[in-house]
Amino acid sequence: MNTYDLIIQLALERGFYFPSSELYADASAGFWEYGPNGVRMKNKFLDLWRRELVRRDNMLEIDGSQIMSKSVFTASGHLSNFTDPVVKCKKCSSSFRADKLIQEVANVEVPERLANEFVDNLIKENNVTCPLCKGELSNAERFNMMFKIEIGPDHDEAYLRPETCQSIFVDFSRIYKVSRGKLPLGIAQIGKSFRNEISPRQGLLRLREFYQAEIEVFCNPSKLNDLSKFDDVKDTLLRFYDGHYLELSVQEALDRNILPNKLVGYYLALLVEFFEKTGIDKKRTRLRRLSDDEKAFYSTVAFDFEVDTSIGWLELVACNYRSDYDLKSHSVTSKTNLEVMDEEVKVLPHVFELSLGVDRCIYSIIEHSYFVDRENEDRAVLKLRPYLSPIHAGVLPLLKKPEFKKKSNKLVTLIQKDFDIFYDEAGSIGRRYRRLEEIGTPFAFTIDHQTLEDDSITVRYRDSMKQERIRIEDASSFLFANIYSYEKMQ
RNA sequence: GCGACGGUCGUCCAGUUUGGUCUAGGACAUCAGAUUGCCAAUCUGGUAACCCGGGUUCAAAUCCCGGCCGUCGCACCA
Repeated sequence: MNTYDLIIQLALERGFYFPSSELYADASAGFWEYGPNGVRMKNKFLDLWRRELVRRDNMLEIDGSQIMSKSVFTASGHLSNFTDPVVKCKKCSSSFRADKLIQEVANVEVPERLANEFVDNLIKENNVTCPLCKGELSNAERFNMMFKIEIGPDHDEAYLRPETCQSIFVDFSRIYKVSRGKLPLGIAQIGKSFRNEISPRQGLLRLREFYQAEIEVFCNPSKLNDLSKFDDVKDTLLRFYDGHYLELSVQEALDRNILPNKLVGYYLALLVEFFEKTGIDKKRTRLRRLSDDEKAFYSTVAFDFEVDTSIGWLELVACNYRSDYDLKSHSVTSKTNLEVMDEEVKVLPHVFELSLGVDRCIYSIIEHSYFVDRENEDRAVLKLRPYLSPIHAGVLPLLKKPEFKKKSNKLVTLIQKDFDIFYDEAGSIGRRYRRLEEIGTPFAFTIDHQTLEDDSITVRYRDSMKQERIRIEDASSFLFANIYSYEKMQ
Protein backbone atom coordinates (compact mmCIF):
# COMPACT_ATOMS: atom_id res chain seq x y z
CA MET A 1 0.00 0.00 0.00
CA ASN A 2 1.34 3.47 -0.81
CA THR A 3 1.76 6.21 1.75
CA TYR A 4 -1.29 8.19 0.70
CA ASP A 5 -3.50 5.13 1.16
CA LEU A 6 -1.95 4.40 4.56
CA ILE A 7 -2.66 7.92 5.72
CA ILE A 8 -6.24 7.92 4.53
CA GLN A 9 -6.78 4.55 6.19
CA LEU A 10 -5.37 5.91 9.44
CA ALA A 11 -7.55 8.99 9.10
CA LEU A 12 -10.69 6.88 8.64
CA GLU A 13 -9.89 4.32 11.32
CA ARG A 14 -8.77 6.76 13.97
CA GLY A 15 -11.17 9.58 13.39
CA PHE A 16 -8.89 12.23 11.95
CA TYR A 17 -11.10 13.01 8.96
CA PHE A 18 -13.69 11.36 6.73
CA PRO A 19 -16.16 12.21 3.93
CA SER A 20 -19.06 14.50 4.77
CA SER A 21 -22.66 13.23 4.60
CA GLU A 22 -21.35 9.74 3.93
CA LEU A 23 -24.54 8.17 5.24
CA TYR A 24 -26.27 9.29 2.05
CA ALA A 25 -25.67 8.32 -1.53
CA ASP A 26 -26.07 11.86 -2.83
CA ALA A 27 -23.11 13.12 -0.85
CA SER A 28 -20.96 14.99 -3.31
CA ALA A 29 -17.22 15.11 -3.56
CA GLY A 30 -15.04 17.79 -2.07
CA PHE A 31 -16.55 17.93 1.40
CA TRP A 32 -14.79 16.31 4.33
CA GLU A 33 -15.16 16.58 8.06
CA TYR A 34 -12.73 16.40 10.93
CA GLY A 35 -13.33 13.79 13.61
CA PRO A 36 -12.25 14.10 17.25
CA ASN A 37 -8.56 13.46 16.67
CA GLY A 38 -8.52 15.67 13.60
CA VAL A 39 -10.09 18.57 15.46
CA ARG A 40 -7.66 18.24 18.35
CA MET A 41 -4.77 18.25 15.94
CA LYS A 42 -6.13 21.08 13.80
CA ASN A 43 -6.72 23.26 16.85
CA LYS A 44 -3.16 22.69 17.98
CA PHE A 45 -1.83 23.46 14.53
CA LEU A 46 -3.77 26.73 14.53
CA ASP A 47 -2.49 27.51 18.03
CA LEU A 48 1.04 27.10 16.73
CA TRP A 49 0.24 29.37 13.79
CA ARG A 50 -1.11 31.99 16.17
CA ARG A 51 1.89 31.67 18.41
CA GLU A 52 4.58 31.79 15.72
CA LEU A 53 3.01 34.34 13.40
CA VAL A 54 0.14 36.30 14.94
CA ARG A 55 1.59 36.78 18.42
CA ARG A 56 5.20 36.89 17.36
CA ASP A 57 4.56 39.75 14.96
CA ASN A 58 1.79 41.47 16.96
CA MET A 59 -0.79 40.86 14.28
CA LEU A 60 -4.50 41.41 14.81
CA GLU A 61 -6.89 38.52 14.29
CA ILE A 62 -10.47 38.85 13.08
CA ASP A 63 -13.28 36.44 12.24
CA GLY A 64 -15.36 37.53 9.25
CA SER A 65 -18.57 36.36 7.61
CA GLN A 66 -18.52 33.49 5.18
CA ILE A 67 -21.34 35.04 3.18
CA MET A 68 -20.50 38.39 1.67
CA SER A 69 -22.40 40.76 -0.56
CA LYS A 70 -22.15 40.79 -4.32
CA SER A 71 -20.38 44.15 -4.34
CA VAL A 72 -17.45 42.72 -2.45
CA PHE A 73 -16.79 40.33 -5.30
CA THR A 74 -17.46 42.89 -7.98
CA ALA A 75 -14.72 44.94 -6.38
CA SER A 76 -12.38 42.02 -5.72
CA GLY A 77 -12.62 40.93 -9.35
CA HIS A 78 -13.86 37.46 -8.51
CA LEU A 79 -17.15 37.92 -10.34
CA SER A 80 -15.39 38.64 -13.60
CA ASN A 81 -12.10 36.85 -13.16
CA PHE A 82 -13.02 33.80 -11.19
CA THR A 83 -15.02 32.47 -14.08
CA ASP A 84 -14.23 30.39 -17.14
CA PRO A 85 -16.08 30.23 -20.47
CA VAL A 86 -17.02 26.60 -21.10
CA VAL A 87 -18.41 25.00 -24.27
CA LYS A 88 -19.83 21.52 -24.68
CA CYS A 89 -19.80 19.22 -27.68
CA LYS A 90 -23.38 18.55 -28.77
CA LYS A 91 -22.44 15.11 -30.06
CA CYS A 92 -20.13 13.54 -27.47
CA SER A 93 -20.89 16.03 -24.65
CA SER A 94 -17.28 16.58 -23.71
CA SER A 95 -16.69 20.02 -22.29
CA PHE A 96 -13.83 22.40 -22.89
CA ARG A 97 -12.46 25.74 -21.80
CA ALA A 98 -13.66 27.85 -24.73
CA ASP A 99 -10.84 30.39 -24.65
CA LYS A 100 -8.14 27.74 -24.61
CA LEU A 101 -9.80 25.74 -27.36
CA ILE A 102 -10.10 28.71 -29.72
CA GLN A 103 -6.56 29.74 -28.98
CA GLU A 104 -5.34 26.26 -29.81
CA VAL A 105 -7.36 25.65 -32.96
CA ALA A 106 -7.47 29.14 -34.50
CA ASN A 107 -4.29 30.49 -33.00
CA VAL A 108 -6.16 33.65 -31.95
CA GLU A 109 -5.40 35.38 -28.67
CA VAL A 110 -8.59 35.18 -26.57
CA PRO A 111 -8.93 37.26 -23.41
CA GLU A 112 -10.38 35.17 -20.60
CA ARG A 113 -12.96 37.80 -19.78
CA LEU A 114 -14.44 38.00 -23.28
CA ALA A 115 -18.26 38.02 -23.25
CA ASN A 116 -20.04 34.84 -24.28
CA GLU A 117 -21.37 36.27 -27.58
CA PHE A 118 -17.86 37.12 -28.73
CA VAL A 119 -16.68 33.67 -27.82
CA ASP A 120 -19.55 32.17 -29.82
CA ASN A 121 -18.68 34.37 -32.79
CA LEU A 122 -15.05 33.35 -32.66
CA ILE A 123 -16.06 29.72 -32.68
CA LYS A 124 -18.24 30.24 -35.77
CA GLU A 125 -15.72 32.40 -37.61
CA ASN A 126 -12.93 29.92 -37.11
CA ASN A 127 -15.04 26.80 -37.60
CA VAL A 128 -13.97 25.39 -34.27
CA THR A 129 -15.38 21.92 -33.66
CA CYS A 130 -15.01 19.33 -30.96
CA PRO A 131 -11.37 18.21 -30.94
CA LEU A 132 -12.41 14.69 -30.00
CA CYS A 133 -15.23 13.86 -32.42
CA LYS A 134 -15.50 16.96 -34.65
CA GLY A 135 -19.06 17.51 -33.41
CA GLU A 136 -20.78 20.89 -33.21
CA LEU A 137 -20.15 22.98 -30.11
CA SER A 138 -22.76 24.56 -27.87
CA ASN A 139 -22.89 28.24 -26.99
CA ALA A 140 -20.45 29.35 -24.33
CA GLU A 141 -21.53 29.21 -20.72
CA ARG A 142 -19.88 30.77 -17.72
CA PHE A 143 -18.64 28.59 -14.96
CA ASN A 144 -17.93 30.66 -11.88
CA MET A 145 -16.08 28.95 -9.08
CA MET A 146 -17.98 30.91 -6.43
CA PHE A 147 -21.07 29.47 -4.73
CA LYS A 148 -23.99 31.80 -5.29
CA ILE A 149 -26.32 32.36 -2.33
CA GLU A 150 -29.71 34.01 -2.01
CA ILE A 151 -30.48 36.18 0.98
CA GLY A 152 -33.92 36.79 2.40
CA PRO A 153 -37.36 36.66 0.74
CA ASP A 154 -36.22 38.87 -2.13
CA HIS A 155 -33.45 36.48 -3.10
CA ASP A 156 -30.74 39.12 -2.89
CA GLU A 157 -27.61 37.92 -4.59
CA ALA A 158 -24.60 37.11 -2.44
CA TYR A 159 -21.70 34.66 -2.43
CA LEU A 160 -19.80 32.35 -0.18
CA ARG A 161 -16.35 33.83 0.02
CA PRO A 162 -13.75 32.09 -2.19
CA GLU A 163 -10.94 33.36 0.04
CA THR A 164 -11.07 34.62 3.61
CA CYS A 165 -9.03 37.72 2.97
CA GLN A 166 -11.80 39.82 1.44
CA SER A 167 -13.20 40.52 4.91
CA ILE A 168 -9.79 41.71 5.99
CA PHE A 169 -9.67 44.22 3.12
CA VAL A 170 -13.22 45.35 3.68
CA ASP A 171 -12.66 45.70 7.43
CA PHE A 172 -9.20 47.19 7.18
CA SER A 173 -10.10 50.82 7.64
CA ARG A 174 -12.07 50.26 10.85
CA ILE A 175 -9.54 47.86 12.34
CA TYR A 176 -6.70 50.23 11.62
CA LYS A 177 -8.48 53.09 13.33
CA VAL A 178 -9.91 51.33 16.38
CA SER A 179 -6.77 49.40 17.22
CA ARG A 180 -4.54 52.43 16.65
CA GLY A 181 -2.52 50.41 14.19
CA LYS A 182 0.72 51.42 12.55
CA LEU A 183 2.13 50.26 9.26
CA PRO A 184 3.29 47.66 8.63
CA LEU A 185 0.36 45.86 10.20
CA GLY A 186 -0.57 42.21 9.87
CA ILE A 187 -4.23 41.26 10.03
CA ALA A 188 -4.93 37.57 10.33
CA GLN A 189 -7.92 35.34 9.97
CA ILE A 190 -8.76 31.67 10.22
CA GLY A 191 -11.93 30.50 8.53
CA LYS A 192 -13.73 28.58 5.86
CA SER A 193 -13.61 29.41 2.18
CA PHE A 194 -15.66 27.92 -0.62
CA ARG A 195 -14.83 27.12 -4.22
CA ASN A 196 -16.95 25.15 -6.58
CA GLU A 197 -14.10 23.08 -7.97
CA ILE A 198 -14.86 21.21 -11.17
CA SER A 199 -13.21 18.07 -9.94
CA PRO A 200 -12.29 17.97 -6.27
CA ARG A 201 -10.07 15.01 -5.50
CA GLN A 202 -7.75 13.40 -3.04
CA GLY A 203 -9.44 13.95 0.28
CA LEU A 204 -8.25 17.03 2.11
CA LEU A 205 -6.06 18.21 -0.74
CA ARG A 206 -8.66 19.74 -3.02
CA LEU A 207 -11.89 20.64 -1.26
CA ARG A 208 -14.93 22.68 -2.13
CA GLU A 209 -15.16 23.87 1.45
CA PHE A 210 -11.86 24.37 3.19
CA TYR A 211 -10.03 26.20 5.94
CA GLN A 212 -7.66 29.01 5.26
CA ALA A 213 -5.38 30.76 7.70
CA GLU A 214 -4.57 34.03 6.05
CA ILE A 215 -2.37 36.96 6.91
CA GLU A 216 -2.56 40.26 5.09
CA VAL A 217 0.33 42.56 5.88
CA PHE A 218 -0.56 46.17 5.16
CA CYS A 219 2.48 48.26 4.43
CA ASN A 220 3.69 51.55 3.08
CA PRO A 221 5.04 50.81 -0.42
CA SER A 222 7.75 53.43 -0.04
CA LYS A 223 9.11 51.79 3.12
CA LEU A 224 9.44 48.16 2.08
CA ASN A 225 13.11 48.14 3.03
CA ASP A 226 12.65 50.16 6.17
CA LEU A 227 12.05 47.37 8.63
CA SER A 228 14.13 47.12 11.79
CA LYS A 229 12.79 43.73 12.82
CA PHE A 230 14.27 42.33 9.63
CA ASP A 231 17.53 41.81 11.51
CA ASP A 232 15.84 39.14 13.67
CA VAL A 233 15.57 36.85 10.66
CA LYS A 234 18.30 37.92 8.27
CA ASP A 235 20.24 34.68 8.83
CA THR A 236 17.26 32.37 8.50
CA LEU A 237 17.79 29.91 5.69
CA LEU A 238 15.26 29.76 2.86
CA ARG A 239 15.14 27.06 0.22
CA PHE A 240 14.34 28.46 -3.21
CA TYR A 241 13.47 26.49 -6.29
CA ASP A 242 13.34 27.54 -9.94
CA GLY A 243 14.40 24.34 -11.65
CA HIS A 244 17.23 23.80 -9.20
CA TYR A 245 17.48 24.26 -5.45
CA LEU A 246 19.19 27.14 -3.78
CA GLU A 247 19.52 27.52 -0.04
CA LEU A 248 20.22 31.08 1.01
CA SER A 249 19.86 33.25 4.05
CA VAL A 250 17.23 35.94 3.76
CA GLN A 251 19.95 38.55 3.54
CA GLU A 252 21.73 36.72 0.70
CA ALA A 253 18.48 36.27 -1.19
CA LEU A 254 17.87 40.01 -0.93
CA ASP A 255 21.38 40.79 -2.12
CA ARG A 256 20.89 38.53 -5.13
CA ASN A 257 17.52 40.08 -5.98
CA ILE A 258 15.68 36.83 -5.48
CA LEU A 259 13.58 38.63 -2.91
CA PRO A 260 12.15 42.03 -3.91
CA ASN A 261 12.46 43.71 -0.49
CA LYS A 262 13.01 43.27 3.25
CA LEU A 263 9.33 43.11 4.09
CA VAL A 264 8.69 40.13 1.84
CA GLY A 265 11.88 38.49 3.12
CA TYR A 266 10.92 39.03 6.73
CA TYR A 267 7.50 37.43 6.40
CA LEU A 268 8.75 34.52 4.31
CA ALA A 269 11.30 33.89 7.05
CA LEU A 270 8.61 33.89 9.74
CA LEU A 271 6.64 31.46 7.62
CA VAL A 272 9.58 29.11 7.14
CA GLU A 273 10.44 29.22 10.85
CA PHE A 274 6.83 28.40 11.64
CA PHE A 275 6.88 25.38 9.34
CA GLU A 276 10.05 24.06 10.94
CA LYS A 277 8.02 23.70 14.12
CA THR A 278 5.25 21.71 12.46
CA GLY A 279 7.52 18.72 12.00
CA ILE A 280 7.37 18.90 8.22
CA ASP A 281 10.79 17.95 6.89
CA LYS A 282 12.44 21.19 5.82
CA LYS A 283 14.50 19.38 3.20
CA ARG A 284 11.25 18.47 1.49
CA THR A 285 9.94 22.03 1.29
CA ARG A 286 10.68 24.87 -1.09
CA LEU A 287 9.74 28.40 -2.01
CA ARG A 288 8.91 28.59 -5.66
CA ARG A 289 8.59 31.90 -7.42
CA LEU A 290 5.64 31.80 -9.79
CA SER A 291 5.90 32.85 -13.40
CA ASP A 292 3.53 35.48 -14.74
CA ASP A 293 1.03 33.05 -16.22
CA GLU A 294 0.85 31.01 -13.01
CA LYS A 295 0.08 33.96 -10.79
CA ALA A 296 -3.34 34.92 -9.53
CA PHE A 297 -4.92 37.87 -11.27
CA TYR A 298 -4.25 40.24 -8.34
CA SER A 299 -0.65 39.31 -7.72
CA THR A 300 2.52 41.11 -8.78
CA VAL A 301 5.12 38.94 -7.03
CA ALA A 302 4.19 35.46 -5.91
CA PHE A 303 5.96 32.66 -4.05
CA ASP A 304 4.40 29.34 -3.26
CA PHE A 305 5.54 27.50 -0.18
CA GLU A 306 5.45 23.88 -1.29
CA VAL A 307 5.97 20.52 0.36
CA ASP A 308 6.95 17.19 -1.14
CA THR A 309 4.43 14.44 -0.43
CA SER A 310 3.87 10.92 -1.69
CA ILE A 311 1.61 12.32 -4.40
CA GLY A 312 3.93 15.08 -5.51
CA TRP A 313 4.65 18.69 -4.64
CA LEU A 314 1.78 20.38 -2.88
CA GLU A 315 1.14 24.08 -2.48
CA LEU A 316 0.60 24.87 1.20
CA VAL A 317 0.90 28.65 1.27
CA ALA A 318 0.44 31.21 -1.47
CA CYS A 319 2.53 34.29 -0.76
CA ASN A 320 1.35 37.13 -2.96
CA TYR A 321 2.39 40.72 -3.14
CA ARG A 322 -1.05 42.12 -4.01
CA SER A 323 0.14 45.73 -4.11
CA ASP A 324 -2.83 48.09 -3.68
CA TYR A 325 -5.05 45.99 -5.94
CA ASP A 326 -7.59 45.18 -3.23
CA LEU A 327 -7.77 48.40 -1.28
CA LYS A 328 -7.87 50.43 -4.46
CA SER A 329 -10.69 48.46 -6.03
CA HIS A 330 -12.70 48.39 -2.80
CA SER A 331 -12.07 52.08 -2.50
CA VAL A 332 -13.38 52.75 -6.01
CA THR A 333 -16.35 50.39 -5.83
CA SER A 334 -17.48 51.55 -2.38
CA LYS A 335 -16.60 55.20 -3.13
CA THR A 336 -14.75 55.35 0.15
CA ASN A 337 -11.27 56.64 0.73
CA LEU A 338 -9.28 53.84 2.32
CA GLU A 339 -6.05 55.76 2.67
CA VAL A 340 -4.53 55.93 6.13
CA MET A 341 -1.97 58.15 7.84
CA ASP A 342 1.53 56.76 8.17
CA GLU A 343 3.73 59.20 10.04
CA GLU A 344 2.06 62.35 8.77
CA VAL A 345 1.79 61.01 5.21
CA LYS A 346 -1.39 59.82 3.60
CA VAL A 347 -0.93 56.45 1.96
CA LEU A 348 -3.00 53.71 0.39
CA PRO A 349 -1.28 50.64 1.86
CA HIS A 350 0.02 47.80 -0.21
CA VAL A 351 -0.59 44.23 0.86
CA PHE A 352 1.65 41.21 1.14
CA GLU A 353 -0.30 38.08 1.92
CA LEU A 354 0.46 34.65 3.34
CA SER A 355 -2.52 32.51 2.44
CA LEU A 356 -2.24 29.11 4.06
CA GLY A 357 -4.34 26.05 3.29
CA VAL A 358 -4.99 24.48 6.68
CA ASP A 359 -6.34 21.14 5.48
CA ARG A 360 -3.38 20.53 3.21
CA CYS A 361 -1.05 21.32 6.08
CA ILE A 362 -2.80 18.81 8.34
CA TYR A 363 -2.42 16.14 5.69
CA SER A 364 1.24 16.98 5.07
CA ILE A 365 2.10 16.96 8.76
CA ILE A 366 0.48 13.57 9.22
CA GLU A 367 2.28 12.18 6.20
CA HIS A 368 5.68 13.55 7.21
CA SER A 369 5.17 12.20 10.75
CA TYR A 370 4.07 8.72 9.74
CA PHE A 371 6.66 6.14 10.55
CA VAL A 372 6.78 2.37 10.56
CA ASP A 373 9.19 0.99 13.15
CA ARG A 374 10.70 -2.04 11.43
CA GLU A 375 12.67 -2.99 14.52
CA ASN A 376 9.61 -3.31 16.70
CA GLU A 377 7.04 -5.49 14.97
CA ASP A 378 6.40 -2.83 12.33
CA ARG A 379 4.58 -0.68 14.84
CA ALA A 380 2.98 2.40 13.26
CA VAL A 381 4.06 5.58 14.99
CA LEU A 382 2.86 9.06 14.24
CA LYS A 383 5.86 11.11 15.32
CA LEU A 384 3.96 14.33 15.77
CA ARG A 385 5.54 17.12 17.73
CA PRO A 386 4.07 16.80 21.25
CA TYR A 387 2.29 20.15 20.97
CA LEU A 388 0.47 18.98 17.81
CA SER A 389 -0.58 15.56 19.04
CA PRO A 390 -4.35 15.02 19.41
CA ILE A 391 -3.69 13.38 22.78
CA HIS A 392 -0.86 14.65 24.97
CA ALA A 393 -0.65 11.65 27.26
CA GLY A 394 -2.29 8.33 27.99
CA VAL A 395 -3.02 7.19 31.52
CA LEU A 396 -2.86 3.42 31.79
CA PRO A 397 -3.39 1.27 34.87
CA LEU A 398 -1.18 -1.78 34.51
CA LEU A 399 -3.90 -3.95 36.05
CA LYS A 400 -7.63 -3.58 35.84
CA LYS A 401 -8.04 -3.61 39.61
CA PRO A 402 -9.78 -1.08 41.88
CA GLU A 403 -6.63 0.18 43.58
CA PHE A 404 -4.98 0.84 40.20
CA LYS A 405 -8.10 2.54 38.93
CA LYS A 406 -8.22 4.76 41.97
CA LYS A 407 -4.64 5.94 41.51
CA SER A 408 -5.27 6.46 37.78
CA ASN A 409 -8.30 8.61 38.45
CA LYS A 410 -6.26 10.70 40.82
CA LEU A 411 -3.68 11.31 38.11
CA VAL A 412 -6.29 12.05 35.46
CA THR A 413 -7.99 14.62 37.69
CA LEU A 414 -4.64 16.25 38.28
CA ILE A 415 -3.85 16.87 34.61
CA GLN A 416 -6.94 16.66 32.43
CA LYS A 417 -7.86 20.33 32.55
CA ASP A 418 -4.49 21.37 31.19
CA PHE A 419 -3.88 18.55 28.74
CA ASP A 420 -5.64 16.19 26.39
CA ILE A 421 -5.56 12.89 28.25
CA PHE A 422 -6.79 9.47 27.22
CA TYR A 423 -7.53 6.95 29.95
CA ASP A 424 -7.40 3.32 28.82
CA GLU A 425 -7.68 0.18 30.88
CA ALA A 426 -8.76 -2.29 28.17
CA GLY A 427 -6.48 -5.06 26.94
CA SER A 428 -2.80 -5.69 27.36
CA ILE A 429 -0.46 -2.86 28.21
CA GLY A 430 1.48 -3.31 24.98
CA ARG A 431 -1.61 -2.99 22.85
CA ARG A 432 -2.59 0.16 24.67
CA TYR A 433 0.83 1.69 24.01
CA ARG A 434 0.52 0.84 20.32
CA ARG A 435 -2.90 2.39 20.00
CA LEU A 436 -1.70 5.60 21.59
CA GLU A 437 1.39 5.98 19.44
CA GLU A 438 -0.57 5.36 16.26
CA ILE A 439 -2.34 8.69 16.80
CA GLY A 440 0.85 10.41 17.87
CA THR A 441 0.51 10.43 21.67
CA PRO A 442 4.04 11.32 22.86
CA PHE A 443 3.78 10.08 26.45
CA ALA A 444 2.07 7.32 28.39
CA PHE A 445 1.83 7.24 32.17
CA THR A 446 1.53 3.79 33.65
CA ILE A 447 0.19 3.12 37.12
CA ASP A 448 1.90 -0.04 38.40
CA HIS A 449 2.59 -1.90 41.63
CA GLN A 450 5.20 0.56 42.72
CA THR A 451 2.71 3.40 42.36
CA LEU A 452 0.67 1.86 45.15
CA GLU A 453 3.72 1.96 47.41
CA ASP A 454 5.35 5.32 46.68
CA ASP A 455 3.09 7.31 44.32
CA SER A 456 5.57 7.13 41.46
CA ILE A 457 4.51 6.38 37.88
CA THR A 458 6.25 5.28 34.71
CA VAL A 459 6.59 7.63 31.78
CA ARG A 460 6.90 5.80 28.50
CA TYR A 461 8.23 7.72 25.50
CA ARG A 462 6.59 7.14 22.16
CA ASP A 463 9.62 7.29 19.87
CA SER A 464 12.28 5.50 21.91
CA MET A 465 9.88 3.31 23.93
CA LYS A 466 12.11 4.08 26.90
CA GLN A 467 10.70 4.44 30.38
CA GLU A 468 11.51 6.39 33.49
CA ARG A 469 9.83 7.01 36.82
CA ILE A 470 8.47 10.31 38.04
CA ARG A 471 6.34 11.25 41.01
CA ILE A 472 2.63 11.44 40.40
CA GLU A 473 2.48 15.08 41.53
CA ASP A 474 5.17 15.98 38.99
CA ALA A 475 3.10 14.73 36.05
CA SER A 476 1.71 18.17 35.30
CA SER A 477 5.07 19.96 35.31
CA PHE A 478 6.54 17.09 33.29
CA LEU A 479 3.94 17.66 30.59
CA PHE A 480 4.32 21.43 30.59
CA ALA A 481 8.07 21.05 30.21
CA ASN A 482 7.95 18.39 27.54
CA ILE A 483 5.02 19.53 25.44
CA TYR A 484 5.29 23.26 25.20
CA SER A 485 9.04 23.47 24.94
CA TYR A 486 10.05 23.11 21.33
CA GLU A 487 13.12 21.09 22.22
CA LYS A 488 13.57 17.78 20.52
CA MET A 489 11.97 15.02 22.51
CA GLN A 490 13.80 11.92 23.69
C1' G B 1 -16.88 17.35 -16.99
C1' C B 2 -15.23 13.19 -20.57
C1' G B 3 -13.13 8.09 -20.95
C1' A B 4 -11.53 3.37 -18.68
C1' C B 5 -11.95 0.53 -14.38
C1' G B 6 -14.05 -0.07 -9.65
C1' G B 7 -17.66 0.35 -4.92
C1' U B 8 -19.42 -6.00 0.06
C1' C B 9 -18.69 -5.28 8.19
C1' G B 10 -14.46 0.14 11.20
C1' U B 11 -10.17 -1.58 7.58
C1' C B 12 -8.54 -5.08 3.81
C1' C B 13 -10.38 -8.97 1.01
C1' A B 14 -13.56 -13.66 -0.76
C1' G B 15 -18.31 -14.35 -3.19
C1' U B 16 -20.49 -11.58 -9.06
C1' U B 17 -18.08 -14.96 -14.80
C1' U B 18 -22.73 -19.31 -14.90
C1' G B 19 -29.00 -15.33 -10.50
C1' G B 20 -31.12 -19.92 -6.00
C1' U B 21 -26.95 -23.67 -1.69
C1' C B 22 -25.36 -15.99 0.90
C1' U B 23 -29.88 -16.36 6.79
C1' A B 24 -23.19 -13.10 2.87
C1' G B 25 -17.43 -15.98 4.60
C1' G B 26 -12.33 -14.66 6.38
C1' A B 27 -8.33 -11.65 8.39
C1' C B 28 -7.21 -7.44 11.21
C1' A B 29 -9.64 -3.89 14.32
C1' U B 30 -13.44 -3.31 18.07
C1' C B 31 -16.63 -4.84 22.53
C1' A B 32 -17.54 -8.43 26.83
C1' G B 33 -15.56 -12.36 29.77
C1' A B 34 -11.40 -15.68 31.19
C1' U B 35 -6.13 -15.67 31.60
C1' U B 36 -1.39 -13.01 31.78
C1' G B 37 0.78 -8.64 34.21
C1' C B 38 5.36 -3.32 30.95
C1' C B 39 5.36 -3.45 24.80
C1' A B 40 0.25 -5.87 18.93
C1' A B 41 0.19 -13.13 23.62
C1' U B 42 -3.85 -16.86 24.17
C1' C B 43 -8.94 -18.74 24.71
C1' U B 44 -14.46 -18.05 24.53
C1' G B 45 -18.42 -15.20 22.99
C1' G B 46 -20.52 -10.76 20.68
C1' U B 47 -21.33 -6.24 17.52
C1' A B 48 -20.86 -5.14 12.46
C1' A B 49 -21.56 -4.72 5.41
C1' C B 50 -23.86 -6.09 -0.32
C1' C B 51 -23.20 2.70 -2.38
C1' C B 52 -28.33 4.79 -3.72
C1' G B 53 -32.79 4.57 -6.86
C1' G B 54 -35.41 2.04 -10.57
C1' G B 55 -35.99 -2.31 -13.82
C1' U B 56 -35.82 -7.72 -15.39
C1' U B 57 -37.09 -12.36 -12.68
C1' C B 58 -40.65 -17.16 -9.06
C1' A B 59 -35.78 -15.51 -7.09
C1' A B 60 -30.64 -10.16 -7.54
C1' A B 61 -24.46 -8.89 -3.80
C1' U B 62 -24.63 -11.27 -8.79
C1' C B 63 -28.05 -9.18 -14.89
C1' C B 64 -29.85 -4.10 -17.11
C1' C B 65 -30.56 1.45 -16.71
C1' G B 66 -29.76 6.04 -14.07
C1' G B 67 -27.39 8.62 -10.04
C1' C B 68 -23.46 9.17 -6.27
C1' C B 69 -18.53 8.18 -4.83
C1' G B 70 -13.37 6.38 -5.76
C1' U B 71 -8.72 5.33 -8.72
C1' C B 72 -6.19 6.40 -13.24
C1' G B 73 -5.77 9.26 -17.91
C1' C B 74 -7.44 13.94 -20.36
C1' A B 75 -9.05 18.74 -19.02
C1' C B 76 -9.26 22.07 -14.85
C1' C B 77 -6.92 23.85 -10.27
C1' A B 78 -7.46 32.07 -6.95
